[in-house]
Amino acid sequence: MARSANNVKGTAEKRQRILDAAVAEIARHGYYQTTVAMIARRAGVADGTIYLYFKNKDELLFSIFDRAMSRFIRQGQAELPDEGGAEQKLRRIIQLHLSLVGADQDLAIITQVELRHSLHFMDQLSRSQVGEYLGIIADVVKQGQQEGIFKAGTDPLFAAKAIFGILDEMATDWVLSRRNVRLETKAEAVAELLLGGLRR
Amino acid sequence: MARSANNVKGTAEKRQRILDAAVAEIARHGYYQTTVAMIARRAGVADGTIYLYFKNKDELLFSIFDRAMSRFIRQGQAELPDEGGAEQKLRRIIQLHLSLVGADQDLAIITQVELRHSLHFMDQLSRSQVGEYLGIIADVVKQGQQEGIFKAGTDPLFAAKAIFGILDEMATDWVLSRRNVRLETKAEAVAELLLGGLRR
DNA sequence: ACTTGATGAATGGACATTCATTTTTAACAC
DNA sequence: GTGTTAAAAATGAATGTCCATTCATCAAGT
Repeated sequence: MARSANNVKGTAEKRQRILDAAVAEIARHGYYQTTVAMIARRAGVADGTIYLYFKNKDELLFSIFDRAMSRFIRQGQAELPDEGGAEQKLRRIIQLHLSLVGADQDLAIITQVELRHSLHFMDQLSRSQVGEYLGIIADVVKQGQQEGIFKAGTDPLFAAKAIFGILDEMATDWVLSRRNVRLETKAEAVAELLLGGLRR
Repeated sequence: MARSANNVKGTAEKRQRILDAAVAEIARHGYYQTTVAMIARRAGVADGTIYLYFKNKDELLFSIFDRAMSRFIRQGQAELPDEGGAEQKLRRIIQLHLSLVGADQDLAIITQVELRHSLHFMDQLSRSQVGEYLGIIADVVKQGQQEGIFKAGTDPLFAAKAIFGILDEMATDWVLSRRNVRLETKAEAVAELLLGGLRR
């Protein structure tokens, strides 16, 4: 039995290696032009090995998203203060979103472009963790309204989607125009625009 | 020779039929799950006929976008007043964008989801006509700043991207949640939020 | 020796594209 | 208007490629 020592390290680590390889290849060639063999090659494993860790190619893509989203949320929760005013929180969310997405070009290409493949994929995504994320933003908007600093008329979920839309567009724009600027450069401007629109 | 009469009508019309069929099939099954044979079947032509009108499957997808974008811009120009204040124009753009995208579910699925396939694809798109569209919006923002009703500090192109981002997110959200509401329902709320953020 | 993990060549199916053949069209002659 | 003909359009079966997935076999660990 190859268990403790090797499974704890080797097995989990190999899974990560495969995911990393997949991110790199898919970012470069796109999902459908990336073959399982390419991913295996970059990960330094045999083609068949992929299937010991993932049911099929599609599940591999989902797993990429899962891992990314988990990290995103974990980091977000670590750095998002429970305390503080709605305005401050919103600024922090904007900052965090842009810097997390901006931290990894390859991953950003996948989340902003490759993952938006089919309705089927998108559906899956929006149902899963994106919805939760929107909920967090909506809560901040609600808080701002209770504090009396945001207009009461705005539907918080609508506002959350708008905020997400702007952030998403900035991210996509950044990915497409492979400029050298860092994505979080835009945070200040985004915050100003959004806060202006939300404030009473 | 089969020329005038038939080419003018038959040929162009058949091309449209093929495009229509492609929109319907791709909206339902996604680009990669849609076979050329499926499109041909729906269009009522033979598989090979597709290749008399389009170089290959990719070009078919591009042509869908081209046709859609041409219509979008044509209608936009027809309905966008040259006269009027920036605020009024911006409201009109928002209204128009949402109602044009909202007019055709199938087409919306393609523009909001299927077309965002690969980096290569996205690149092509953003370079071509989307850039021009952003320019139009940016000009309106600039006008508003000259009129003195919008904050002078905002970068017009940045604002245009933000506006586009919100509209795009609303459209995608609408596509994914196949609700019965009409997309342009959101126009008023979008305008309020954006104008609030832009005004001085 | 036995279990688990890994390998990679072989398989099978799917599908874009081609092209030899057929059908349609319309210009012309009578 | 009818027959003739050659070009243009359309057809769809056949081709060839590509690639995800499988599985018989091997290696390592205990």
